Amino acid sequence: MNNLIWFRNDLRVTDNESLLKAMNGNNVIAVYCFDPRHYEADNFGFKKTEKYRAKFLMETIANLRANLKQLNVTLFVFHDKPEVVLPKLVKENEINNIFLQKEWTSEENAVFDSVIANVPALVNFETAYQQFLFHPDDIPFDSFENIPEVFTNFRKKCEKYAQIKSTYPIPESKNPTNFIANTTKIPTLAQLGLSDFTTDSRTAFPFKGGEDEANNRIASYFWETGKLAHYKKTRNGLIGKDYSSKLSAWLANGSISARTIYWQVKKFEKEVIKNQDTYWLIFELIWRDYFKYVSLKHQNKIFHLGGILNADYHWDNARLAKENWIKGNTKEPFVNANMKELALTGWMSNRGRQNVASFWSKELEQDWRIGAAYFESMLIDYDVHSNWGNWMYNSGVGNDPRNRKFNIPRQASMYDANGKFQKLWLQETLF
DNA sequence: GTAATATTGTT
DNA sequence: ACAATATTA
Repeated sequence: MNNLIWFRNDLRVTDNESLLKAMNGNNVIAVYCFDPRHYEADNFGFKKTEKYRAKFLMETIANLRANLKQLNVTLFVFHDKPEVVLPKLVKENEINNIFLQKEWTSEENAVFDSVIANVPALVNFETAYQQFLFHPDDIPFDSFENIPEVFTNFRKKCEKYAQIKSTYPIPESKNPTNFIANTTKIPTLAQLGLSDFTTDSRTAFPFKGGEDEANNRIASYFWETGKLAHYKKTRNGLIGKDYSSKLSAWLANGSISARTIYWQVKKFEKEVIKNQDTYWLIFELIWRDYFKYVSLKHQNKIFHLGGILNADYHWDNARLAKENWIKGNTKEPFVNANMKELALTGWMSNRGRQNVASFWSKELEQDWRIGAAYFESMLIDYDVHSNWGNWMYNSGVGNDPRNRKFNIPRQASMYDANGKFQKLWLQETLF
């Protein structure tokens, strides 16, 4: 049996069920496609992927390729559609089985369906949920239909009844003869239609993509500096790389698994200290799972104007409001500083995200999907479920039972009392 | 009807 | 600690 592993958002060799299973084949190859559709404009005119995440992804694939080579597995890399690439690979390498992570959002489903339609019917596909902390088989709900609409109800039931699986090991290496020399290349930013850039020295996310870098971040944030032990107290910070874990970016493309992080926290709690702060990182991983289950339950509604509530609010779509919000030219300096940070780095703190989202949808009353689409374009750590779920939540069409509106000046005085953050991004450029 | 008081959910 | 709802008086 010859196996192929098709990488999408599971770009790692550790705790990767699909890879581990594929490695049982006689011959094993791997493929990643930079899908041109991911770099085109969306319905709102934003490029679906901007330069910051694209670069992070390129670094991720380079690292994945190196780590797979250690296992004597070739990673073919293409700048083309999977439904074009995979049928050729299947034919040339006489592939019997294709292993991949299970996705469920409409665009991912459409691509998967095209691939199925374009390979011989005898080819077998095996998918696996590998992006969860609480595996769908282990949650205490009979069906996705019964996922609670209130986060706390979801969290408490999962914490009480759901076991968290152990991680899958790195597979054993194949024989060196399994490795096939190939000349496929990771595309450049220019080839993806994006401009090159130098990293802004003020960035809160000065990290590179890839599984090794994710592990380095854990080594640093958990073990070397012990900052995990202060996470709950510092996580609403705004400046610098260490106010929060920053693991979201590697989690989003699957360079590291939620379970790997969970078991590292457990180890830290055993060997160093267990406190509210260490728990809070797990708490945040549960939020991440929650939005995946919300999207499994509600499917395409997470992209609709009325959200999962079918709410009927008045929404504007003002070109000038959009331009001013994006450029950081609104009446709220705290919003402006955060929006400039996003435009210049591809990163914004969690505190900032909640504020600029609330301002956009609740204060300006603009179509919340425009805000969500802009975040999708810009964020290094974009994850479809967290992004659209959080935007629904902050826009009053999602899972917030209170439909809160942020008092922005108050938030600014609480979280940026001395104005350091606002100054960092708003002061006139010195020359 | 209003106003005080309790409950809810929280990144 | 808070703000939006729900309940009680």
